[in-house]
Amino acid sequence: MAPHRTPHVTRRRIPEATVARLPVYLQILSEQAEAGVASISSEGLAELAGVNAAKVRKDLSYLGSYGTRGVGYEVDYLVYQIRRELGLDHDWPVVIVGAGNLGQALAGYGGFGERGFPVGGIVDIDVAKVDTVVGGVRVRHIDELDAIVRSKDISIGIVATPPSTAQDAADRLVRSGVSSILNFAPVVLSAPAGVTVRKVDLAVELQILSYHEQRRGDQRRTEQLRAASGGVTPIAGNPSPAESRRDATA
Amino acid sequence: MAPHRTPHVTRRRIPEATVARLPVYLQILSEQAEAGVASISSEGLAELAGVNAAKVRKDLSYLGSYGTRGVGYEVDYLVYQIRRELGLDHDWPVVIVGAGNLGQALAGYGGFGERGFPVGGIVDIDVAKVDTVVGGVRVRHIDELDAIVRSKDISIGIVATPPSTAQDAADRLVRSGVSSILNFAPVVLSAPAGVTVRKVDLAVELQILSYHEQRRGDQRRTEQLRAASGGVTPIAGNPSPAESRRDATA
DNA sequence: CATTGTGAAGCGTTTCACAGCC
DNA sequence: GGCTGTGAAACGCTTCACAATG
Repeated sequence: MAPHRTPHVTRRRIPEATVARLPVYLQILSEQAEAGVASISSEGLAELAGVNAAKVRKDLSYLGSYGTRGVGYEVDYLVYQIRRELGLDHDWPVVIVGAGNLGQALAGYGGFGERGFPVGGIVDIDVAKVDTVVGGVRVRHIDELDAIVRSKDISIGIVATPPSTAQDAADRLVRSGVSSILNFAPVVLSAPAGVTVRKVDLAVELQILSYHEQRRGDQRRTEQLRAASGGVTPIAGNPSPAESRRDATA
Repeated sequence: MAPHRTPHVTRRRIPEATVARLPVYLQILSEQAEAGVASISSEGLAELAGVNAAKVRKDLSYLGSYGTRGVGYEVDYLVYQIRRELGLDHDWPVVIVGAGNLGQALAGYGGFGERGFPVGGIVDIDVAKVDTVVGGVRVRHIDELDAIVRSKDISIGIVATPPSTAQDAADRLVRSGVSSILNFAPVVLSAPAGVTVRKVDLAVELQILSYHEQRRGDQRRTEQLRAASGGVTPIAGNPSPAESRRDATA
């Protein structure tokens, strides 16, 4: 239970794939902790996360040896360690650029603040939107971006503008000193090295689903031609390795 | 320019990683087509997409041999082929479950319809929300889900409920006959085999950025200790292989 | 002769299988 | 005895490098 290694500075590098799963484990472990579960096995966590148990163990092993052989992992302690590793031991205020539909929804969506990412500001270039209030935050003009970022020491920016102005929004964020950007606009952003950019494109997600739907259609048509016998639909083609989970439904 | 292979049924399997990039190429190519560009090289497309040219060529090679050696790819024809491969040669109406903040934003966000995914319906369990209108679509009660899905022949559902009811929403969607689900709730959904589920978790994205921010902080602190000489910040640590792009900013 | 299409090498991730340990 | 931690094998994706070719 004692911390086994140098705290905070000098940290081993964690594979990106693992970094992307840690938040999911964290979510589940927090729920378990709330439900009064004190200890969990890699098998148990794997089941809840919809992944393989070996993967859970390998992922957790990058944090250090925090499990107990023959027993499992102490939930509270794992929560603490994952939070620390992800840098969630303090809040990260974010600034949203773009107060249109999406920007408003993001500001209004309470989930961010709860999860440690309070909306420190929202800006728009359109003066008509300035001074309206969304999600309890007053919209300010984009020219105030610098002031907001500096005064609140913000390092994460969210681009929620139309595609045509997204690059400009990103450039402004970078100039203001932001070093991580979450981009919701359907464009590929350029940013200097040292700035991390992640993209969430809702239409892309739907298009990936479309691909799978379409394949299913092709397949079914082929099966009909083969005139297979009745019964439960077989459905081959693994749904997808990473994001998709298949599992018996409750 | 002539189609070189059996159309529509019997299709080669495309790697998931490629499927995830095709929508990005499609987006770029559509813009190029609109701008009057007739032909593009793998190098050119790679630059615009922020990826390696060899990757572009390999990705496109899964669609067939649609390029011309020494010349490049015909933009219009590529657009056509990618759209076909992704199943975007017809619309896919979607149904949104949950008319809260996020559901409303998604329904109001015109981008879906434009990109071939019109909102065929939005439902909520809360009778207070029923009959309100969001994004031009009237909210209906969740008990009408079956009727909506069947009447509009919907195969893609979007879960935009609070986490506690997300699994129920998914179960209802599956029972109604939906076979692809895009999940915005921060929970791992279970679904029977044959149903594709993709998850978009905004907080997870921010937590991944948090990890990188935090690392940067550690590093900077370490550098300060080493008391390096002044000049342009070096910043090691590759930002991330998949989602993140680094590039000289305009 | 510029550019595609692709074997083959390289690399990161997943999974297996079992030694190590409580 | 049960479960973790981890080498090593397997796998899929990326990148290289170059032969094929319009």
